[in-house]
Amino acid sequence: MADVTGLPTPYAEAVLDLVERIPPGRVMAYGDIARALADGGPRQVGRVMSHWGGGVPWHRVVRADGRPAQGHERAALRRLRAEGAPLVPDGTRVDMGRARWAPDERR
DNA sequence: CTCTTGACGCCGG
DNA sequence: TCCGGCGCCAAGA
Repeated sequence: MADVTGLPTPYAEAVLDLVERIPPGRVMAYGDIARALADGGPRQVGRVMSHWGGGVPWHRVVRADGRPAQGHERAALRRLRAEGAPLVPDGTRVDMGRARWAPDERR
């Protein structure tokens, strides 16, 4: 059971729905998601993920510089590597140039 | 109502 | 790389 703090707002539903569409090995930054939805901002997306992100591929949502969500770097990098996401040589962050995904690519 | 927080982003030093 | 500052904006105290 995913613990729910209050009920997901329509905005949260939109964010989670989009995150579920991110293909394996690809990622989106918090700000990318806000722009794709044309609503809210990176901080709002981050809040949604912190409250209800447990049921979606949260590891595919990273910071603009390619570093995984604060507090989940380890688990995220392990999952990303496992699904073949392009990482920079040192393996500490995602290669945004190659991994960044956009809804209009539709995969 | 104000003040603080935060799974952020960008620029500068 | 680390650190600080500012912008952003909703939620909680």
